Amino acid sequence: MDKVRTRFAPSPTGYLHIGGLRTALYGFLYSKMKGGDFILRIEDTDTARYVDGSVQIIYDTMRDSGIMYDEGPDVGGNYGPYVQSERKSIYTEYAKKLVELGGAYYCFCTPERIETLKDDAGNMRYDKHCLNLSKEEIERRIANGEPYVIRQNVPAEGTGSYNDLVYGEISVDYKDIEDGILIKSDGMPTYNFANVIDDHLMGITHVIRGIEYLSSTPKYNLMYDAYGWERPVYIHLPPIMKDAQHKLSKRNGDASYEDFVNKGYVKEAIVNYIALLGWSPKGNVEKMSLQELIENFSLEGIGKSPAIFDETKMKWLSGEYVKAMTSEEFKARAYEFLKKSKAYGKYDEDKLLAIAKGRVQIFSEIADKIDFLEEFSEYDLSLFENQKQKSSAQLAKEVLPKVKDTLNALNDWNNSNLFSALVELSANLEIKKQALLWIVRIAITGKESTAGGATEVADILGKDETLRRIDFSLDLLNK
RNA sequence: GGCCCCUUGGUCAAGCGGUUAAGACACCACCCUUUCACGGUGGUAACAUGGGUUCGAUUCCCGUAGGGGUCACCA
Repeated sequence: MDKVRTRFAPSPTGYLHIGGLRTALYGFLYSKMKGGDFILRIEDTDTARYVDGSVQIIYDTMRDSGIMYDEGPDVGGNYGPYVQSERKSIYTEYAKKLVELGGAYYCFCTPERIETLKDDAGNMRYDKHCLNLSKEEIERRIANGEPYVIRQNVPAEGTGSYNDLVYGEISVDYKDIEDGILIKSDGMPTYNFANVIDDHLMGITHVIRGIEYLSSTPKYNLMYDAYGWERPVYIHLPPIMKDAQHKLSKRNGDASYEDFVNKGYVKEAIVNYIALLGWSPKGNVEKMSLQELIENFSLEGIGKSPAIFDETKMKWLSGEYVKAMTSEEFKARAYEFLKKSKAYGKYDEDKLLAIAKGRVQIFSEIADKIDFLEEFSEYDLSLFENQKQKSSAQLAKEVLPKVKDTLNALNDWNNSNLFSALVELSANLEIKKQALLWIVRIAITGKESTAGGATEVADILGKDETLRRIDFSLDLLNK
């Protein structure tokens, strides 16, 4: 059996959206699962829609996400060039051949005439007006410099069928397919033509793409058949939705891979999550590395119905990756986000990261979690009142001076010493340690809840600042 | 509108004629706990609808409804 070759063929129109990335991912996973090759091809035949810099975005996104290709414009390969605009002469050659084979024909109709073909609904069906032009007339008009296109010659009758590996048997009547343009008047091919020629020439065995091509595939098959080429296996993918009605797209302002990375999502989690949109693994394990995805991927697991993108679940997955990181890893990956905190530069970085890790799912949440350290000011004394912990402002007033003495006497200022000293104090005072620790935490933070307990926070603040804040709170209490 | 496709909890989804209809996220409760978070336990919640076929339909067929895609010198 031939080596499996799949491809991802985006057009450089500005960005790589989530849906596109998933298509790339599935193509990548399938080829790797089969020990095959994954190819990147840039489909830039529409010069009008070309956006500068977007090819680079495609390269960067794929590399960054780990969806790496074996062949492509920037890595080379034996089937190049991998950019369609560089393959113009190839398409011209094959278009002529298709005309000779009867699968296509020259058309000189003006846009004005085409306009008259539109029906009430605004839909246009070309009427094969130029189908039977004589060879002489064609040559004469081309020599005259008349603009022309090459159209596909779709049979007037019959049905085109194929077996999609996800959607099953798909049949479309030829009478419902128009004689679409294969070569535009500027000499460039349309997607409809270029994709067939390239997929064949590049030895693509499995075409994995979005469902929008499901019903136009029969016309591509017509070309494969006309050339006498073997048709590839088709695998169409259900769309990723923003909600029940709308596809996820940058045009609607929906986030791209890059945006999510900038928001602090763990990259592996993004890839992991989109793998799960439209595909489900055999077992119940959802957190999977790229390598595990390759090992577990299967066509049978691909669903047919649209999947709504759920950022909440992706965030959860991101959190799972954060939890699995070592402190060093977390520091390396989260550092840029730590800088955005008000507390950055004022305290021990490792301790800051330690209280953030385990409390954040995405890196951008770090600042929110530790900013409280720098937000100490006058606060509501009712915070001392806590039924469950059995604490009150009155108790705080009595106990805080003793806390001060205890902490003042502490030589080694660290979390565990702080903790045992305060627990001991609570025992001497015959109050619950929960009550004492609650009071201390409120006194040094002024916040109902904080990332980190009383002693963790005191450890980070340091002795001077801790004592200063206790004094501040005592003043507040004695007012 | 024609054609193609889709339809299991709020979301992702398993299921592939007989099940108490998995699991995950989210949500709620309780437990653990130095607040928060983590973790643990438990809970609420679904087969769009009407006909068939069948001893028996979530599962197969047809219709209806809803949704998506496509009908470009865009991909």
